[in-house]
This record gives sequence, structure tokens and C-alpha cells, in this order.
Amino acid sequence: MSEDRHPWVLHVDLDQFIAAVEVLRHPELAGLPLIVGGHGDRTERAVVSTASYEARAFGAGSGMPLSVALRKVPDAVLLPVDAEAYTAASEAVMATLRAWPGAVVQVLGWDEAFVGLTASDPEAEARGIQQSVLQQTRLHCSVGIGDTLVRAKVATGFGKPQGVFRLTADNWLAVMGARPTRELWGVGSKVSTRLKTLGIATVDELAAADDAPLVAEFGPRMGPWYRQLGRGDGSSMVDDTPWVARGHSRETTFAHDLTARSEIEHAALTLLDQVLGDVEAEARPVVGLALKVRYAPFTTKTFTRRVKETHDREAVVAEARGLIAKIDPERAVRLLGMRAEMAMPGDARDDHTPTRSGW
DNA sequence: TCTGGGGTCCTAGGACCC
DNA sequence: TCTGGGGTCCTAGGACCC
Repeated sequence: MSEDRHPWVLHVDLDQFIAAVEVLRHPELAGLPLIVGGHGDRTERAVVSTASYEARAFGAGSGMPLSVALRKVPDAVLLPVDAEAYTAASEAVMATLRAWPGAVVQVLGWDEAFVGLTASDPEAEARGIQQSVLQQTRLHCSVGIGDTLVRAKVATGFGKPQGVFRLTADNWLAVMGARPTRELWGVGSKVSTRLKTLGIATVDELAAADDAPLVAEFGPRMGPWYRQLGRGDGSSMVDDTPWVARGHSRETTFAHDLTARSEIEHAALTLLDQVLGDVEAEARPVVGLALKVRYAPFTTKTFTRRVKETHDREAVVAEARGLIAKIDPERAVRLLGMRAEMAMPGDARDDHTPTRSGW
């Protein structure tokens, strides 16, 4: 047995997190096909937040329109999203991770986190963390082990559910090489399609690609970054710096499309009011505004405006009115979104261009 | 099948300045 | 009169993730 201790990245991902939290407080739902999404109304325009494994067996999945999921699983139990409950459960999980000896924890969302630690037997650490999370929260998780963040994140998928899987430079291409680029964290359907036009369909091909065509297609930063992703390379630094939001946004999809000018203005200003409430709770000045409009049926436009750093609510509202005036009065509005960008505290991440839209 | 709501970051192109 | 090149700022749009 080796005594060598190495730094490792663990990616901890709760199994069907939202559905699992619901089952904890509704034990009678255990084993049933469960879909959580929207407000619990079977006819509403919404998407699936989480489907239990029983519902996934019938083809339901996260991000799927509710109407589609319910057609696939007509007998599913539908529950509304209860963000407060999931936040509380998430905090209990993260507290358990932070209590693990030697762990540095970087939270990625409600149900996942990177854990950095030094160990000679990372699988043993992973199993220990799974046990600890289960004991403290009654929730199961899967753990990916890697020598980089990307490899740890991708490894988790091979460990689900309740398992552990390790991906390092030694086995990355053996495991991932023949798979489509779409399976990489950060490559979506659009980019995988564009990669195919360059003759790159698999992870192997991306890992072996030349920089030049990637730069020509994706630009000087993203091009090389995609190739690095193909190799599983990248940072192995788990960063536990508390997360500071760059901005806040609110958006609403209306049950019926809005056509009246006054109704649209009122809706936008209501969203702005909510966003400014979020901003004021942090006492940080506003440096940018964005308005998103989805015209029926599916055309989205964004208007952005940089504003002089201000705490003055009236000044921000006046700027927002300027954006609202750009909405085409001839077209019905299906969705409105308002976003405020905030100045970053200190000099943190100040290379960021504040008006860049969050959407 | 028909698409929520909350975020992050990158790129292109025009305006403007020196 | 016609015109370069580099830099920064701003707006709009695209893509991805949970």
C-alpha cells in the first residue's frame, strides 16, 4: 500500500436531489414515478426540474417541457418546486462536506460541489464522504474522482447512482475517447454540431485537433479551451472563495401573451422592482441593466445599457424606461426579463465588462 | 415535444480616441 | 483629400450550466 499522498479533486453530486428531498418528507411517494416542476399544475407551461429514477425509466428528464414529460409518464406524481426546502437540504449537505477533514469545498449548485483534498486512497475518502452525507442528511450521492476539475466532474456520471468513479490522465482517453464531444462539460448541442463541421465528432478527435481551425471557428479563447476540454486537462484548483453574484435577474413567462403597452410596461417595472430589491439587499451599486423580451412565439431580443455606478433607485428606473421604450409595440410579448448588474466588491473580477448580458 | 428561471462567460462589430 | 493602426468602451447576441 502506497503511503504517497496526492491532491485530488472529488466531485460530489446528489442523486435525483430534488426528488429525494421530496421523498424524505413524503415517504409514501418512495418508489413512485415522481416529477417536480413548475407550480404543480399539470397544464401549466413549465419544465421538469427533477424526475425520479422511476419516472426517468419512462423517458422523463430534467429540462423537458412538463407537457411532454406527463405524456410519457401519465401516472407520475407531480409536485411543485419548493426552492426553500431544497436550499435548506443543500446547506445541510454542504456543511457535511465542509466538516470532512482536510476538505476544501466549492459549491456549484444546490446538488453538487467540488471537494479538494489530499489522500493516498481517494476512493476511501469518497466512500467516507458518501456515508457521512447519508448519515447527516439521509441523501445519497455519487462521487467522481479526478486529477482535474473537468475529469472529476465527468467521472461522476460513471458513478451514478451511489457510486464512485475515477478519471485521470491515465484513463481519460480510454474511457472518454470514443464518446461524442457532447458528453463533455461545456460542449452543448450547438458547439458539438460546429465541431462536426470541422471533422471532430469524438473526444479523441478533439483532443488531437490543431489549434488553428478551432481558433478560426470559436475565437482565440474558446478554441484552445475546447481542445483542452477534449484532453480533460485544466485547473485542479478547488476554490472555496465565497461566491459573489455579478448580478440578479427576474423573468416571467406570461400565461397569455401581452399586447397592451401599459400592461407590458407595468410587468417590466414590476420585475425591475424585484431585481432592485435583490440588489439593495446586498447594498451594492448598479452598473448595468438588461431587458429581455421574448416575442410570441419564440424570438428573443435583449437590450442592455451600462449605467454610471449608482445606488439611486430613481435613476435606475429612468434608465430602465429607456430600455422598455425599445420594445416593439406591434408584437405580442410572451416573456419579460429584467437584470441588474452590480459592481464587484473590491477589485474582484473587475476585468468583467459589466454590461455584458447575463442571458 | 415545445420549450422555466436563475446564473456565467465569450465574440463581433461599431463608435470613438490618439 | 484620403487615409493606418491600436486601444477602449459599449451594445447585441450566442452558448452553456444547474
